[in-house]
Amino acid sequence: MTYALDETTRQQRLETFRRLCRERGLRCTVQRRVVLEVVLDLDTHPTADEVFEVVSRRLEGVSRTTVYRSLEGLARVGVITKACHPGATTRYDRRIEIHHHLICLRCDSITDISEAGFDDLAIPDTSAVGFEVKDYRVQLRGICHDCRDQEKKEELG
Amino acid sequence: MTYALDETTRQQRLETFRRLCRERGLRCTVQRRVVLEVVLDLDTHPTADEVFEVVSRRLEGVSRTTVYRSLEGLARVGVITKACHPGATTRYDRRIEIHHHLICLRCDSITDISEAGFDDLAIPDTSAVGFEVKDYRVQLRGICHDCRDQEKKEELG
DNA sequence: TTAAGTGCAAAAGCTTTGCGGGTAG
DNA sequence: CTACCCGCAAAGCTTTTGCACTTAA
Repeated sequence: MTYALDETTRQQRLETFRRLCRERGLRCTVQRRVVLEVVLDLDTHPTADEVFEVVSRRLEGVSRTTVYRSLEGLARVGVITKACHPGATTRYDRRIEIHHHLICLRCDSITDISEAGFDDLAIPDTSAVGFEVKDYRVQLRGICHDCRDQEKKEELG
Repeated sequence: MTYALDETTRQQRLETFRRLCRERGLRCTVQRRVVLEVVLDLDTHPTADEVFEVVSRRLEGVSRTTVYRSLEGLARVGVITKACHPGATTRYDRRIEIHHHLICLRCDSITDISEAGFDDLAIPDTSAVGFEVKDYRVQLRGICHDCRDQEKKEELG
């Protein structure tokens, strides 16, 4: 199931993207815009390839390379983020505001959770090691519903 | 710099591994034991290939495949964990107790931090979605020292 | 003895790079 | 105009798989 971002937030994010392009001398190409739109339309923490699939449907002939490059660039300027995950495939996240994740250590799936208790943690001072904190996430790690079912079947088998 | 795990902890972990093997009918092979020892000796959140390099030096002729399979298995039984990261390469972590990470969104580096304030968060009930929480991590995300230097140079260039 | 594990080779999957042609600003 | 960006093809990494041989228990 994919939930739409509310239209205002979506428009604001696209506007932010245009502004950042202007400020940094980047070009607001159709490809980049559609890649951003697609990420905003997915709440699944998609891989680059999953984004490519959807972008292809909306933009005939777009290349996989461009999607990879666009995602990297969009994350770099901060209109989307990379999600932290335990696996071997980069995943992107349309949410840039604070929120948290359920992380399955078996299938690497990521599910958003809201938990007010996690939203106002005091960030320690990391200037001593020269690290500049941009945001944070609490990640609850474990086994998701589907993988638990799987494990039960294997035990019986 | 690599810091040694204190010897007692190291021995306990190896013993746990032997016990888990017995309990689950797995075999305690030299390869698996050395892979575990190597991860315990590294505090760098290594990739499978980094582990392979070190294992190779200690165990002539070991195959990359076996290292990959061993790491997966060790993580499955819980004597090591997978680290959550923003990149495209699985990383392993010798620490299984609660601790937290500085995550660089540019180079994917992971640095351990201890922060007492993060250690006793109240875990929300996720049984409604069938998710079984095993542990959690707070991840402070941003830009590490080296990458900030890099960015400064690029701006000047 | 024998099921589980290993090594090898090959395939599969994900991501980056170099380059010539295209285009937003 | 022209610096930036795109698509293509190819290379480069990382990880998985199938199979025959080996070995821990």
